[in-house]
Amino acid sequence: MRSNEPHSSTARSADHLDARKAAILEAIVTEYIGTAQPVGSGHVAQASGVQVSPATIRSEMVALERDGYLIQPHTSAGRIPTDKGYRFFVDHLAGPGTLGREERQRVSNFFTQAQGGIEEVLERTSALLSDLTSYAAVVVGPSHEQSTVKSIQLVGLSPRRALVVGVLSDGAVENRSIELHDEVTDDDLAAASRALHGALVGKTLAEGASTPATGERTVDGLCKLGLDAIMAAAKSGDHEAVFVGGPSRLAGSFDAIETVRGVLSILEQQLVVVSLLRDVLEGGLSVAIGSEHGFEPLASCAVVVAPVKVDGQQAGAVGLLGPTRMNYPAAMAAAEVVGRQLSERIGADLGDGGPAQAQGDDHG
Amino acid sequence: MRSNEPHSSTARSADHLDARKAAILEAIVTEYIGTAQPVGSGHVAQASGVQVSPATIRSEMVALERDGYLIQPHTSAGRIPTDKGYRFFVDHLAGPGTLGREERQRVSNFFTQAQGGIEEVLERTSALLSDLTSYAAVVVGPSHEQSTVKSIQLVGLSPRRALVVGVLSDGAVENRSIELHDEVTDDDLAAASRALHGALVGKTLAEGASTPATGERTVDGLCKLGLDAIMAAAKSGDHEAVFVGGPSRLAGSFDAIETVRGVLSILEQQLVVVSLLRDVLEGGLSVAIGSEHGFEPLASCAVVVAPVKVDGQQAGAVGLLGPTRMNYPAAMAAAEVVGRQLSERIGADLGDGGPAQAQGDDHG
DNA sequence: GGCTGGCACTCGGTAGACTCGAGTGCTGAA
DNA sequence: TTCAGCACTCGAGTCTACCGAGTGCCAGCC
Repeated sequence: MRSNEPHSSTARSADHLDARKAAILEAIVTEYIGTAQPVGSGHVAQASGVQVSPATIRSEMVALERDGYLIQPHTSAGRIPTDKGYRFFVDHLAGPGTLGREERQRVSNFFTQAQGGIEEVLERTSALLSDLTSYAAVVVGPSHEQSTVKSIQLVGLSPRRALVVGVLSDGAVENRSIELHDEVTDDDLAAASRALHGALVGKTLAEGASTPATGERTVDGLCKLGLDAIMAAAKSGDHEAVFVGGPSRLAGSFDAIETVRGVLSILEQQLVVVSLLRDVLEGGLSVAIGSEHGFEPLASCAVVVAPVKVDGQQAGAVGLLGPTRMNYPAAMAAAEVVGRQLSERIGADLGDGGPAQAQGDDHG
Repeated sequence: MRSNEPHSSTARSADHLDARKAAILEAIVTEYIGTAQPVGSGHVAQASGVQVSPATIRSEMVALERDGYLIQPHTSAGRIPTDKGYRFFVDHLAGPGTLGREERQRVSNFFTQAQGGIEEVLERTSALLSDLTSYAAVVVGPSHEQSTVKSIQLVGLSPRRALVVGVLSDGAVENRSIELHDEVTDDDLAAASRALHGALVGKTLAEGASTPATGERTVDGLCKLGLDAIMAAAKSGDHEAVFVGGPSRLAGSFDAIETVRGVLSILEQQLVVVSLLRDVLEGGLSVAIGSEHGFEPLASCAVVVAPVKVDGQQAGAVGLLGPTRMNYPAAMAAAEVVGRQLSERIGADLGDGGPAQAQGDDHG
């Protein structure tokens, strides 16, 4: 993110601006985020701390435009930040950003009170994050690839139907119904459950297992069906739970209805969302602005992603999706806090004690 | 296919039109659904089977407007159907509506191939229905109120954490993690599982049960925790799984971005959606147009709902949400077919044989 | 050299005048 | 009862003028 080596003496270096230019850029970004209107030199003169005349600011703005931080929608309009302008703002100008007391309280309350299975918590978290920021939120749960099987069980629903229920070490519950060729007794199911349980517990779903052999034909058949079903469930692609919170916020974020439609339809494709977040995330709180994520349909969006970590391992992510003129400090603060607290929460669910415990509790 | 009884049999000659007026209304509704433009007498003369001049049609249109079936957005514009106009169209004019061969095939394929837990199937069904119709779709799963417990189990995730997993007779799996006061052994968990299992199997979650007493303190404590958790899960309101498919279609259905936003935010409130569908549904395929459902924020929407029935019992619903100028025949056909096939599918999952089996297989 | 006030200029947005055309309601005749 | 004819209405589009926010440039000042 940070530029290396300033280029000769020309004020051309890609990633350094003198204090005044920086202040002007900051003023423009801040005002534009607020008003969505091109910002003129007059406003900057008033708003920024810089004590110079609009004329001077104008000449600086020309330089900023030449260097790609600003653009002018048309002659005789004010300036708008470019993606590069936002990027500089995020990297060098935006303060850490803190949640207000009230918001922090809300997050804390949420996580102390939230109960239910992991999916439920993730879903509600996405709503919370969206509420906090007024942007659409995305929460991705842990991938089950690393998780081991804690329990597996066959439950008869009817004489010819059974449900395979697997519990994973990350607290997720996979289930899938299977059709039986013959009627089976509860005893058969119980026997098959025990056999599968023995064969799978402690292993990851990916590594799988060979069908246990009990010697009893019915039971072995059941085992095979159950194993196949649960393996299929694991492979079916959506082992990563994705929850989108507050999609309606998108309608407030963009004024072109076509944009809203496009972004919404992206959000419907969960796989795309997951890979987008994964790409953006770089270990810590990350931001992708405009076309930085290289994903054309979202060129007018910015994405803020914070990791969810359990035991030092990546275990999902929380993200925010807004217009490039989103309120980065607020969004980053919210994502960071919610991501951290969600990490703790999931960690606690798994009883690891959670690695985040040491890090203090609020404010990014 | 026919909607049951005109929704509001308001007084007046409210519900009868002579053949020519009906034909004119039909032509107007059909054209308006297609073009979203007010329809003038000239178009009607061309489109409808009626062989009269535009002038005559105009005088009929005046009558239709007086009776509340049409309105004129302004003098010297064509006519637009009112909610009442759509209602008459749906009740008396729209043919049954059939899915194209290709669509029917798609639905069949979908249901023969769909696998996975019930939630997964419901979710994908919502996407299917939305794809078929280009409207936003809503699928509501069975309420668990009637379902009995098939199995309940405690699975240890860590020394101080366990997961209560309950399987219901409708194939749903509820789970909730609980925090344990003391460390417990696997044996304790197994004992508690057996006790809970014995106490709850065959009962509905609503009627619940008293904590089983085993005499062992640790185990009894576990049972109480587990029971509380699963009861809480059952009560937590969202026992009805709601899946919204294709929300991005809404952006195509309305041109006012504010409308899109409003409708989306309604869809986010699952409870509201469930009660809306329940209200609209009257046993069979039902349609609510505009303000008929009495739900202000959706005044510009129409809702088509088809029941999902298992064993003659209501077990959810599938719905479509579009603008009042939606393509009712297509939407009704799609909802009806998908609802029926979903019924069969869920019925099969439960092994009841399914009541819908007898009804034939496609085309509403 | 850098800053600033002054100034001419640009251009989007708004408002009014005008035209065009789709569509209307009315009327008198078939 | 139907319908051709006709005058009328009014939204949408085009054109023009104007306003004002904002610009780029420049000469003068610190």
